[in-house]
Amino acid sequence: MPAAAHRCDPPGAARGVSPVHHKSVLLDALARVSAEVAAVRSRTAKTELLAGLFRQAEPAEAPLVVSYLAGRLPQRRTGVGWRTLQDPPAPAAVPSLTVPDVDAALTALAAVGGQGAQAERKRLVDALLARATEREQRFLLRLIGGELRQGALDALAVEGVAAATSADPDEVRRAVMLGGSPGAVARELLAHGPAALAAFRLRVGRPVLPMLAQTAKDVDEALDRLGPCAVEEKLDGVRVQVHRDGADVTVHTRTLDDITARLPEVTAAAAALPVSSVVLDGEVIALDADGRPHPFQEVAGRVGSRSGTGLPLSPVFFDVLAVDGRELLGLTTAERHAELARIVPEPLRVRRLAVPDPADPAARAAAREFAAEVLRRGHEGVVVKALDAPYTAGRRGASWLKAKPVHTLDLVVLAAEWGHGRRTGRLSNLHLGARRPDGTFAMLGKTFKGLTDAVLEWQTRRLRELAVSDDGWVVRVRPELVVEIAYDGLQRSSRYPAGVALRFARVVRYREDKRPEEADTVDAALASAGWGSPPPHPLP
DNA sequence: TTCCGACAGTGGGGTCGCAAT
DNA sequence: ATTGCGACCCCACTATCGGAA
Repeated sequence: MPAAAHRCDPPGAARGVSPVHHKSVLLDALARVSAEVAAVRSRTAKTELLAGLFRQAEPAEAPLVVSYLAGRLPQRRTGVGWRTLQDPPAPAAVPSLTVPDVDAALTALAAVGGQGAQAERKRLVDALLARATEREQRFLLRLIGGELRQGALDALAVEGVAAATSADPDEVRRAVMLGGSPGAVARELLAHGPAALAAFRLRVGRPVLPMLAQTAKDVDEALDRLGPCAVEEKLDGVRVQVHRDGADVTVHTRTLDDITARLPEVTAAAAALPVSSVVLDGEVIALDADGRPHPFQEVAGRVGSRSGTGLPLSPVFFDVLAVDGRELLGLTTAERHAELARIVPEPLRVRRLAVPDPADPAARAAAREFAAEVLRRGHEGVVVKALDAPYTAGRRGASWLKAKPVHTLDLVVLAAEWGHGRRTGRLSNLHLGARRPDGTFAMLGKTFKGLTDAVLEWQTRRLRELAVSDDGWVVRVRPELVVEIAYDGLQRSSRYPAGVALRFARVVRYREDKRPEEADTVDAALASAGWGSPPPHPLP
């Protein structure tokens, strides 16, 4: 057994004293460590603080400790959010709660349903909070509310586990990506030392964190960054990972939620493939009779519905991670695609153009034309993938680059909201309006993205000069500032007056050279995003 | 010494299920 | 029936740390 394993033994074990009662980790210890982690800026220091607590945990409790310090609850839904957490009870004077106590309370909370559920949840969560000291309450409120804000989440928790057990951080990270939860890896590491990592490999039926793409400005930039590559269509739907082992099929989302029961079309498609076992990566979308994609909103609505019926969905696959007992993660993109093409019929695969020599002008032109055709067919854009790259589960690697068209509009700031966290005291979230013919403005959405600290500072000062009201949350201003906004498209909206809202709006720059009368109109916004008048999809 | 990969934070719109009103 | 909350689908961008170059 490696020397590191001794660190996991309870005090006294090394002297031959048998630990009759091991003591559970106290919530107080977690709350203290969390506050210390939040108080230091260095990631090495945060990691060391986390590791210090993991060393004290019993293997059986490690999953809870790691989960809490990564800001996640093992019970994914508790039914308790920020609203229910308002007006907490008076704190306890003395710490008494253990980590298993908290877990038991949250499990009870998650089980509440039916008539009177909201009052019962409030009663249960207040009962838990009443047993917590002030420091523990601060921790629990942020943990349950989903906003730990200690500058460390999953990644640093995993680093901490590695440090606590003297394991190679890269191998621990790999085990977490392939083996599921950080908690399970932490438990095995604490119990058996680094040798336990070898057992965490891809297993059909257990989802792995999907590989993600970075962003490129356009196809040309992607080709320049990648070299030999393939250009694939990017479909605007819901990411799915499909596992089939014999007759058993499961379907998981990007965050590894099990949605098998909602997607019978996908399980049927997987069951029909000529394999005994397989793990596929893909997207579900919905196509109309002409083969054009339905808007994302409709796909998300169908996927979110528990019934498993409604708008028919089509799975489209772009990668294969395992087939018939062989793990393929280490193979190159080109090799994995060859396997995919062998086992998945063409209509169930994304369209793709291989570009082995992006330096060749003809090949570049073909790649650009492929991307243009994808857009003409109504899809979102392209993902460009390096041909020689392995599948790096859970990473947003530089070997996959997505490129989507970006629209811009010059809009008028109608109001701004006070920021939170590091933006406290700054006006952050902008309300954006497009001009109407009568000189009034129609709000098309909000954004807080794209702002540097300097711009944040400037806009706070400038908007306060223009303020006409401030209710402590929203500051309304005279509509005089023009700001250039980038966005990915428009979506139907029942919230905003024009019946549409901006998707993924972000600030490009302020246009102090423009007066509000020169801002873009609602009609210009509809036209620029390809929404004729009337809009292509009926409004609610 | 500078550069760059990885992370965390800061929130956006929409939709569903469920419970309360 | 309508409304509000919680959860989760899609997501962009900046600041920062610390190892790579």
